[in-house]
Amino acid sequence: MGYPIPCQHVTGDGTRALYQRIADDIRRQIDSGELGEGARVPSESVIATNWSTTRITARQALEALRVEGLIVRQHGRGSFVRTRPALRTRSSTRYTRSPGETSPFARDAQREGTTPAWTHETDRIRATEDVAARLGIEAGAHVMRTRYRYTADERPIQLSVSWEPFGVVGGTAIEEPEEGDGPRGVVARFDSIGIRIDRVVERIEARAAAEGERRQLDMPDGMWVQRIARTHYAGELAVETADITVPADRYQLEYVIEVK
Amino acid sequence: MGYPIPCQHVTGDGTRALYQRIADDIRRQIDSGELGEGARVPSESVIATNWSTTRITARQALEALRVEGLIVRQHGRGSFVRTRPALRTRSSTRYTRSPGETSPFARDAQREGTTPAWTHETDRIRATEDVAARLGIEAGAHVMRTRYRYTADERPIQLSVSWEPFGVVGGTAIEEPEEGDGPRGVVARFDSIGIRIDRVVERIEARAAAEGERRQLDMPDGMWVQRIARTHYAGELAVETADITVPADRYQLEYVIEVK
DNA sequence: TAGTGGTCTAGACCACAAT
DNA sequence: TTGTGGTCTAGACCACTAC
Repeated sequence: MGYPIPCQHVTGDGTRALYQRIADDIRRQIDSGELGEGARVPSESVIATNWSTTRITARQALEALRVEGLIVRQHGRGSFVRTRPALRTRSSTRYTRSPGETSPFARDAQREGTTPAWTHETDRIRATEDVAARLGIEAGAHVMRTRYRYTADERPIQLSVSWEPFGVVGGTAIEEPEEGDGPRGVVARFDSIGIRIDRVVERIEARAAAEGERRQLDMPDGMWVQRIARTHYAGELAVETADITVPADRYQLEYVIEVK
Repeated sequence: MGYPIPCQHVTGDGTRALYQRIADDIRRQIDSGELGEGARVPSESVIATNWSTTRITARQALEALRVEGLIVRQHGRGSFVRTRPALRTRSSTRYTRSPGETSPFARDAQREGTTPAWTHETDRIRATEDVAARLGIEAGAHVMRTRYRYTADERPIQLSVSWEPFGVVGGTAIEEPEEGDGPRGVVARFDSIGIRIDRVVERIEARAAAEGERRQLDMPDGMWVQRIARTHYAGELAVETADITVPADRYQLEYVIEVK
């Protein structure tokens, strides 16, 4: 039980490792605003000279700041204070049947003044055990799967995969989820075939971004994602379930809960 | 725009760095279950020998696995596949006035078969700008601040700080938030002084754990936390706001949303 | 005492970006 | 061409853990 305290020894003053003290110094400059967003951080060689140490130790300090998400390092260019893109807010108030005109994603983008875009592709597959359990159907049953990739100002910002039971949507006007003008929102889509969604359940987990996610979402190494497992219900019937993946440090997730 | 693809060169086969290939190999063994939870991972020296390289390169591979959260490294003992404690579920259904007997935290623990415990301390301070904005009061106004630290089976699992306007709770039976038997839940507490909370708003962000949080929550380096900024409202009146901090990879946050 | 990880030195070659 | 970060070698001493 309990993770070890890092070794606190060494060389000079006996308390904190040299690379830690270097990192502390730069971290302080970032926190204080002395080094603002996008500012160049001293290079490994400069640090090594200034602190009378080697490049390896200087590098260790910069690596520590990188995994903390404070700086980004660019091969051949240098290290820079990370610019934190404005937080996107994703609110549970998106789940409403009233507006209906545009998609929740487009509304978020509009509110922030960014230009939304997305691509998607749909196919019919057999449900895995996990998906089947979430939809309350048998594993192996047919489901329509749609994969989306969303961008805001051409910057990738969200991935999602959605599954809908073929037994529910097959043969209806929404069998192919979104043609032309993009996702209107699941509630409105199902309304159009007479299925009234009245409940959405979202389960949020965070974990380190896998390599493919980092690539698709243009995230630096060491960053985390939020993964939202969402299910839409019409009464007790699950009509859609989705995995939504967003960069954890670019999103604020808001939930409004009524207390009864 | 866009983060750089890591350098893909070097030495032997020309595609992936040696330390990456070493990490890939061990990662595969972990994913496949060949190396189960808690299993010992080869030491730096063993890896160096097996892969005909130096300890530094072996170390780099293990460090990569560490920041991914796949292994923990213990000074003097070795490296081990990380045991992922069971996910705690924190559900929005906790916000109800019906049960009232025990605290939401205790109910979570009971459901999981763990033993809950907590410490807290209350003081009266002046509201910072952030807290004042959240409570809709003036900066500098008095608020009761309560800090909690929760454990499950003696393992720290949640930190929180709660602020309540002195103008609302001052002089009432709940001025000192929780005596004796711990937090009953905010809804029940305010019910007892005739204030009917009807809405809770939670905003979730994730970020790398700060050093103090790592220490208090017993988290390894490189892990992230979820930070929930929560506000309780009675009508338009904000009566409580709190910052709740949990280890991101040990919690699943569930929200049930009604669609109207 | 032996084995582990934590830190550090003093070099090397390479890939990439900017000039 | 220059300066940057990415990778690697071949050592060293130290602190911590387990025996």
